[in-house]
Amino acid sequence: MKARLEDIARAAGVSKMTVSRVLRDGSGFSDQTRQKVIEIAEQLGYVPNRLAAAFGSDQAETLVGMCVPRLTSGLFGHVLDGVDRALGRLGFQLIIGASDHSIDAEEAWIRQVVSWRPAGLILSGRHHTAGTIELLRSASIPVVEIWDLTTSPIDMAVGFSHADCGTEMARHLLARGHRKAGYVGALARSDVMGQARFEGFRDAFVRAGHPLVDAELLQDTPGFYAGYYGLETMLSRNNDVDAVYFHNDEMAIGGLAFCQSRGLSVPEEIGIAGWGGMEAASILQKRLTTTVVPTTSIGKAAAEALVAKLKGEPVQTVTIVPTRLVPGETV
Amino acid sequence: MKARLEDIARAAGVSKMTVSRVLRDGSGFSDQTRQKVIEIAEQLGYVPNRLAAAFGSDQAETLVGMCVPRLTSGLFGHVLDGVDRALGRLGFQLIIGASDHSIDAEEAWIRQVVSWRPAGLILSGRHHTAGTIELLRSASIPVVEIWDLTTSPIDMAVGFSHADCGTEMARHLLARGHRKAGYVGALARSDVMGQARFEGFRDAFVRAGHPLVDAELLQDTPGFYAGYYGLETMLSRNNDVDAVYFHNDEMAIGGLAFCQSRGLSVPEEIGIAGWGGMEAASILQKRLTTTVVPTTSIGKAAAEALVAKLKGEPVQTVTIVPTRLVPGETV
DNA sequence: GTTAAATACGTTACCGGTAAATCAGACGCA
DNA sequence: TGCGTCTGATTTACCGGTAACGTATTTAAC
Repeated sequence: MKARLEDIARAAGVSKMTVSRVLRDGSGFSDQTRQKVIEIAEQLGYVPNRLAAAFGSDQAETLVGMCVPRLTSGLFGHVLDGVDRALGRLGFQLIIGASDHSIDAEEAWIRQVVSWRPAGLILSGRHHTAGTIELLRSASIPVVEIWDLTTSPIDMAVGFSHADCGTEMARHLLARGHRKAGYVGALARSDVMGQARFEGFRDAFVRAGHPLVDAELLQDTPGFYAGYYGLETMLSRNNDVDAVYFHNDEMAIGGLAFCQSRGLSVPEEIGIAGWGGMEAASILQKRLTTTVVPTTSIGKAAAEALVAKLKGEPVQTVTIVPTRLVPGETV
Repeated sequence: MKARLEDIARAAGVSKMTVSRVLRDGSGFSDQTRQKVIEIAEQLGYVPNRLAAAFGSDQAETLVGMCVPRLTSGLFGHVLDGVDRALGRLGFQLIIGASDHSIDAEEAWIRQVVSWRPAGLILSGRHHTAGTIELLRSASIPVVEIWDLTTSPIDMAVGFSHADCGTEMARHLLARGHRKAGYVGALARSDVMGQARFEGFRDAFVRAGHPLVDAELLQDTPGFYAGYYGLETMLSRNNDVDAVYFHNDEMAIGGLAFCQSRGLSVPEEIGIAGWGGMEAASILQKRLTTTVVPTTSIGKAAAEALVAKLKGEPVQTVTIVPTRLVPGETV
């Protein structure tokens, strides 16, 4: 990692500016010079120093930061994948961080990342601290907020409405004859997006004249166990429930496992609905009724919006990526 | 994002070097100066420029690169999480990339990332291109190879032996009376670590005098569907198999779903074994026999090894993180 | 054959921090 | 009083690129 432009320049008998030009775009030098420079660069094992380039010119910035609530969520893995594929192709590097559903942690992370002068940021959710918003506005960094839709984004947004997901599922349960619904969630109140689904669901039942019979908001991470025990807790308290909407598919599958272990027939005795559309949901003996979220598309769309903005192309400020309620055999 | 050290310096009536010192460590200035500088920095909304810092001094480098085979793998999500938690605490930023199980793609990614002069790299697997190895050796960047163990790492390694996982599971199946084993894998030959498990499994059966009856290596991604259809394909070809080892738990669960749909009793008619230890495996009506991999620990250990090396502390070159075969009710 | 424009370069200055060396004044002490 | 030491600062040089501009030389145009 010793070789610098100047070393190549000296060896090639040209100036370092010429080397710089050859190694980047391509104009202002002869073919002969080009070949010589490239040959020597290769020979010397030249590794460009983007730190210097980005620092010196403000142009060559190719870092993009992305903050997700949890790295362990299967859904976000797909979003990340979508972003990475779209950005990687264009030579961007992806810096990631996890907020643990805390907007304060998100702000702390953003402050760190902004000091690297990223070309853009992708954030999850539409709730941010005042400090975050002020920082991003004043720094005028392109920002895409994904996952939860907002009509007044900091800059751009790609997502869907979590509240609508809850409402839609409530209507589906109602249409299928369920009247005594419950909700089992996790991460308590810290996951505002899960909370939005819950509220959309709850309010729709209220409007239909059938307020929720019960709701169980656990502190745990929203996994299979939480779904299993969450349903157990609710049913031990309240035997009246005839359908349960879960925080996500993992939890719903945990709930299904509980029903199976207790010999509860689904959906006759109790209906089960999830959210997220994980692959496992569709391969169960009884396909899970759930809302499929186009994770990869969201990541891709977010990355593309960011890149378009960077190129100065016109960009749609808010992109709605529709979710799809997929009826299974559990409701 | 206008304020620079010099702006603060001017406003505080000191030199920018004094401001730099105040804002970092803390020595060589009076309490009075410190308070004034900090106050003005805050007031001006100063955002440090790490690009300049890292470029100018080589010391302030806080980027760490991490390359995983697939971002969509649940297991790697946990590894990433372990790394991120350990590094984030210490002020490091994590740059991620996905190799899609291709060492050439890995090399391309590394070349990009190295130009940002990262403090260290975390790579997955022990196979790398000659170019990668040469580049990393000559640049003398701290590197941790995770996931698959190697006794001669580029620099450091944290992991376990995939071949041993396969061997151990083979012994378990043999001990439980299975003699006609098959293997259903995915990603064909490109996932060398899955391949290693397969070979460890296969060879152990051969050594026991019971060569595998069949093996099905799909091209697909190793998910539920692939497991379902992989097993279907194998059984339609070969009805003789009495136990199947799968590429991972997702596929094994897919295989279980297939058995259920065909009324095959598990483990009486056919034994099913997975690998990875995903949470779902332990909540199935029949707990899946699988190998639990300490994903988060591996991430944490890798990050800690890297940081120790950066601090100049003595580091264990190879850290073995043991996996655990957890017998379920499917074998 | 003179001038204009294009080509192929070289020079200079600068990006915003940090390391290292230097310096002024206060203090302790012989 | 004079000298070394400590504290709290300043000064200078530099990291490795790139933008902007300057300068020969060649080619095209009239």
